[in-house]
Amino acid sequence: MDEKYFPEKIEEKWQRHWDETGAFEVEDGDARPKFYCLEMLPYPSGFLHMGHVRNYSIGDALAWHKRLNGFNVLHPIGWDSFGQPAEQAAIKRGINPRDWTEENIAHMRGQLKRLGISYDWRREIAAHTPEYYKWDQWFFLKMYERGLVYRRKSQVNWCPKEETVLSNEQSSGGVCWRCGTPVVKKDLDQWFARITDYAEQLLEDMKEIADGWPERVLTMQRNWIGKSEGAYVDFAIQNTDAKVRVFTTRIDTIYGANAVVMAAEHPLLAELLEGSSLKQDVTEFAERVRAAARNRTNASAEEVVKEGVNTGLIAINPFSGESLPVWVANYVLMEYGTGAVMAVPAHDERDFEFAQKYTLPIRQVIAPLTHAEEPSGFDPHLGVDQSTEMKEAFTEYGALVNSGEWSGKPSEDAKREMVQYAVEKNFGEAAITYRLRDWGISRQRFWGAPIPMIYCERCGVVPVPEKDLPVMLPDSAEFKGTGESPLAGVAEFVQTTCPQCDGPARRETDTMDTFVDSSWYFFRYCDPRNEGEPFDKEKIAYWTPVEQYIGGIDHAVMHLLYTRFWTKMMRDIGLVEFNEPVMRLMTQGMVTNQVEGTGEWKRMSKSLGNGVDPDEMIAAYGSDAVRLFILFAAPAENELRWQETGIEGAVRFLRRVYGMVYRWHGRLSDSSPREVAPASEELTIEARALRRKTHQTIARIAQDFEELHFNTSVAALMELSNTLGDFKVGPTEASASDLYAVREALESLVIMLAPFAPHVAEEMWAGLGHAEGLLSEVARWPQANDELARKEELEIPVQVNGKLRSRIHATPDTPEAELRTAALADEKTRSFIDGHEIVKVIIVPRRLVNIVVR
RNA sequence: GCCGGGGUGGCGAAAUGGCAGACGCGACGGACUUAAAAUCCGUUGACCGCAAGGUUGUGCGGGUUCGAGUCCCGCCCUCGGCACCA
Repeated sequence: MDEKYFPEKIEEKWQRHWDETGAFEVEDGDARPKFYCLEMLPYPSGFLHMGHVRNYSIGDALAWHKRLNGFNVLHPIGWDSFGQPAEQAAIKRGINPRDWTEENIAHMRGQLKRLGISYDWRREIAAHTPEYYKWDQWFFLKMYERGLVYRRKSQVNWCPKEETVLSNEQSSGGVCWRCGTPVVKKDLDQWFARITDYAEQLLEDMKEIADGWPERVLTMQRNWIGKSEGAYVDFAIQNTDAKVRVFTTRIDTIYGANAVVMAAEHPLLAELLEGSSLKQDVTEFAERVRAAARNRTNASAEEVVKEGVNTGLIAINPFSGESLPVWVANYVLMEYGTGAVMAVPAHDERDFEFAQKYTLPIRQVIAPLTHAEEPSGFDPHLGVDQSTEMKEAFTEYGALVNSGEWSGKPSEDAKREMVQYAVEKNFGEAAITYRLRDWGISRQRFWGAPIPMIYCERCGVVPVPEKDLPVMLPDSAEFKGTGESPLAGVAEFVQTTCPQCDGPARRETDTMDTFVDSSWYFFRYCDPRNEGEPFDKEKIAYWTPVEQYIGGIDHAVMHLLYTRFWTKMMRDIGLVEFNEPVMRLMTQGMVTNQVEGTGEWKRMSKSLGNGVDPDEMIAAYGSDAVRLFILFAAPAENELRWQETGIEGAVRFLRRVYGMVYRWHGRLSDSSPREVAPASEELTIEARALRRKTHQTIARIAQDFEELHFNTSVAALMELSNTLGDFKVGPTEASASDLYAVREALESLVIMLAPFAPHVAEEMWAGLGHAEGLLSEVARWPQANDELARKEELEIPVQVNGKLRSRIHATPDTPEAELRTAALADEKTRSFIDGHEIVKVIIVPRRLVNIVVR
């Protein structure tokens, strides 16, 4: 061991050693309990950024901790290596996307190795390799067999900048998830995955992961799925056989309906208007709405002004028999529910606004319940005063009024009974709708997994036979950025023969959304070189589900929803036996840095010029210090403000600990057997205090790791090191029992430091004379001894009326009566209680005494 | 508007209803040095006081409790998500 701490030398040495010995390679079927620690795989953009470093530092801390606690830990890494940037490089600079991607991977792999993250590198995978994307295609075929993927022409979200389709999730908020460009609509033939078939399960199974996932992620997914329970109700159209079906969650308000309002794209519309004098007006309006919708960016939050036109048609309210006008309006969406609604202005804000604009009648049919009018005491015939104009819609539940025989009923009861009535009378039924749409997975890109389908003039759409997989991406294509897949221009790729009739046929030229690759990659890590199937069932049965997943919040809906869906699909085709792939999820916070000039803390980015290069930091301070700082500076979920003085603090700490180990290693490094623990009486007060601190620290950190509170773990290690630094006896004069206490403290410190600063920990472990093996091979996490951790002497605060007034000395065993006597006799306390009547004395054993006086 | 997080020193942050501010950064003072850096020692919520000590303090207003940063009610501010979803 060198006298001084040289991070470069130490880190290079241990990285090489771990690499050569395969220190972090794991096998399944081990007798130890398993632990799958997973970090979101990176896109190989070319350079690691601090967000990656934070992600992997968190994961590695956990992986080390679990390994040292006797778990068989799977900790893999790979590359999400299909995607836009490679293709952009191809378009702009004429570089082959594969070369670009593979160079980036090579560079980033080097960066990860310099960070010293404890991955099992044999399991590294990359999505762009045929060995991987073959299985994307295989899954596609399996899903096709089961009708879980289908093709249809649809209006899709189109990013004009990247010239490609986006799924609903990827165009959330009306902008492209990657580049922020406002999204437009476009009609295209697309492949869709039936995620909507799983809407209910995706909601229901949240129960299984509720304890392990952040509430906000579950909430976001819940909102995204957007379940709402209500009813379909059919409104007959006068003088026709047609019925317009509406969806409502408030059937209890149906007596307040003043119109039926349809979406401009509603298919029934043209049919109903046949021969009508208003047909042209309505058609023109509908066309205008459609055009507006196409051009709308809705990137801005501003609301679209409600507009509508009366169709002249009359609909019959099936409950009241009332005649209602049928309108077409831009605020009714074809994509949701049935594309038609009943307008109840008194009890719906949007209908209220619409009714005001076109001065349509507003009739109140729900009366608010005041305390005096609980449902039981409500007078159904009282009604509400319809003559006073409503200022806004009343959207809450209440009691029905002006609703015929239903008047007087509370909303909840009315809803249930009215649906039942609609069913009996055959004009409606209970219904559940979801906001979730099917997942559009076609992309007009080259750099993705080709969709394994063939279009034959005679046979139609034909899947590629499984034996012909993978459908290989050609080596190159022309990259023009026209919006059509570059594959369409590669004749050898497109032209093929039909697997059914051998006739001429052409291949699908779209590739799959890269979120397909990332939906199942962590299953592949369990069996990464399997050539006959995506993975061996037994292998994944051993390793999955993932115990802990760590990544950014930005994938709260997209990736994390898709992968939950994918798992359920795999379960249904018999590959896995559970519902949820990830038991615990941690969403790390952003890494921010001050922007020069404005001083604002913003996410590090090239364009803002506030990026920090991990390599430079490692070169300057060492990977151990960078990682330690990242985990210490803030709780993992919080924003992390990058401050170089903070890393300097981390280096100082490591140097101090290193110095301490060096100071003692002469006395401790002999490899003779460790002494037997001395009896407490043999130890000096100081040595007992050191052991106490050691065991308190072990206990605290054990708890912190359970909760993933890395920052407080590091703080606890610093406290232990401060206590060690204050230890009065030096190495030369230390007695055998002193040495025992020091060794115990130092070894505990070194082992518990390994998750944060593994290289220097390994070095110090060797310095403490462990001939039997490396820290990473033989060390075991220390166990806390409660007896040793227990304080010998306590300072008990004494409060008078809840205010701290004095302290008394006691031991943990001091009986309550004695604490009481001591507190009341205490001189300082007396000055506050003398002359007052003592009402009560509250004693919390080992914690405090509170004297209540009057 | 709806949903979900948060508001604690100069800063990042700690605190099973029981001594608020652990740990670190920064700042200030001191030692060492010709000097600086590094290192080490000390101080560091605010206010009053020479001091001992006292007062006050966790966004605001109430409440529960012997005792509230923590629990309850009502606000304010802030960050994030969704947003014509019937």
